[in-house]
Amino acid sequence: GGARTALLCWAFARGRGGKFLLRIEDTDQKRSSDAASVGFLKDLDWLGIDWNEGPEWTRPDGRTVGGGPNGPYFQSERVATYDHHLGRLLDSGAAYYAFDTAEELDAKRKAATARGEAFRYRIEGPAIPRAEAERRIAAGESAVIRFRTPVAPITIVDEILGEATLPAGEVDDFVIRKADGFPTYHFAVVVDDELMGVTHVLRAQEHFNNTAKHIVLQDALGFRRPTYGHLPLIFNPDGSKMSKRDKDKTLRKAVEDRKLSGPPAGTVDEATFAAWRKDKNMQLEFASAERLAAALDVALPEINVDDFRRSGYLPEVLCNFLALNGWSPGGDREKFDNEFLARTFDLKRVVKTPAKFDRVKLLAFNCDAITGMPRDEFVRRSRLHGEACHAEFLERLTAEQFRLLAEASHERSKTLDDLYRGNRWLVTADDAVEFADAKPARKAMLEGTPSGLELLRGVRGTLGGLAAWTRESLETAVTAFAAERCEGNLGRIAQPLRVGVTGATVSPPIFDTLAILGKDATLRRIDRCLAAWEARVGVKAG
RNA sequence: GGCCCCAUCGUCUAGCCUGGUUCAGGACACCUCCCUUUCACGGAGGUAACAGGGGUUCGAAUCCCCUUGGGGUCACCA
Repeated sequence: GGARTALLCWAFARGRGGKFLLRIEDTDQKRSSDAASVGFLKDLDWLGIDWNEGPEWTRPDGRTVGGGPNGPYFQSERVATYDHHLGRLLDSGAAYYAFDTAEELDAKRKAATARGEAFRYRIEGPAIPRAEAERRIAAGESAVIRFRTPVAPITIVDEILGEATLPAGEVDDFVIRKADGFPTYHFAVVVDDELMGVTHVLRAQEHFNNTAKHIVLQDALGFRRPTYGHLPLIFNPDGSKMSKRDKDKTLRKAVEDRKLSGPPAGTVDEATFAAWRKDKNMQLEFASAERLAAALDVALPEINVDDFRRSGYLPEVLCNFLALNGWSPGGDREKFDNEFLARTFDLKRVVKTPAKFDRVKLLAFNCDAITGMPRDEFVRRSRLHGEACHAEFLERLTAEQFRLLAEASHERSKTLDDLYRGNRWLVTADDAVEFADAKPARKAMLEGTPSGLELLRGVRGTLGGLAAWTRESLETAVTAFAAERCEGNLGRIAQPLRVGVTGATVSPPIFDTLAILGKDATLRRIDRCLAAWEARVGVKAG
């Protein structure tokens, strides 16, 4: 969702010669971290989204983006500015100090709920005089600053949704500075938008009601009002909100399905596990979640941009698909790049309804893009992906082996990750290949006359005598063997060979598979396979 | 629950503003068949939607109202 918002903001600005401004809204000390900010910049960079103004960032290619005359672009570094404008509001009486404790507010909320009403904080009569309030704070009391919201209707003009008017009294005296001295989001945003010269704001629809707060603040501060556009939300296919919690949800379900009472060994410690099971809102750390998922053998849903990157999606495809959730260029066109999006995007064509994020369609788009790219580009990009995500896999292959593997995998890859996920057999030691007694393997080895097992024994001899070991020489030799032994039916011999070298029945085309593996490994594996299957079915050697 | 918003195939959407050219188009998924050395890919067909009810109009998916349904929001989070 955040990525789509950024993409559309970028496209909107670029399409009309504007500037895309990136601001880090880190006024919540509990939830903000440098790592998170850097991760966000990295994600945008990977997606191909750059910003004209904002945090400085040096891309992997050495180019630096960001900076600008209106910094700092981290709100946590702008507190003095906010305090200045807070002072203006305090001076004019448009804002006031409030000393309510969390318990008091909670009690009032409960009481309102009991009456079937929504709780709205609203001061009655004069506020505690500023001087007195500041004395109490100096003496150690905790206080927030609230905005004295005028009791009047508020009209929001939105370029996507149209116009909406909230009745008078709907917006309460909301907090604009927290007890820790940081402004709330609402206040910081309003000040920054003015100071940074923001003319257009595109954000998710969940902010729609917040815009009313921003409008009353702008009026009180004498600020200009940007043009707003509220983007439809993105949901999971089941209609639930897409959130980072979905990973924990998946894990919780797996833990329950397996009726686990404690954490699997080497994942998380007992105490963390127990606390996590008890508190449904608690999120496991990234590494812990990964370990637990591996131990439970479940796939974590892709949620963050980085998840999609690691799953082997192409950034240009992700952008394309993200834009399609909530916008379309009209007509039947679906495939486009970011440049097209920038040229064509406009608010009038943004839909008003929330979209369910369909990973299956995303995968189909990714597959189309991969199939459509030149072979060399696929080899290059899948290698890059491997360097980032599968270093240990690449280490076990020569450059030539990788090239053969990538070329053979191109047309059957839906993601850049498929070749790594689907070819573990290649990086398994020859004597560690397992010849499982699975149904498809059984069929390949035992059915027919002669049986797959017999054919494999026969072709092993042919292969053993081969001088050249290339796809072409293998094809010539095996085809001749098939013509002689099984009426030219290549399938009868291809499958036993697959089982022989990979242990199972799925791999790239068989001659590619053998060529990539190499002669020695192929023969060693076939011998082990023969031994394993003959022992299994009681065939006497020879 | 209050307030606000929304409503076309299972999903993303085109069409709606500027009613007739649409017994509603595309894509993904699904089904059938073909291709095929596995897995994929590919090819040819097919099923499938204007939430319901009232208006307005010669005529409504398109305009209006109601109902129903969905969503957002009601924090010292953003």
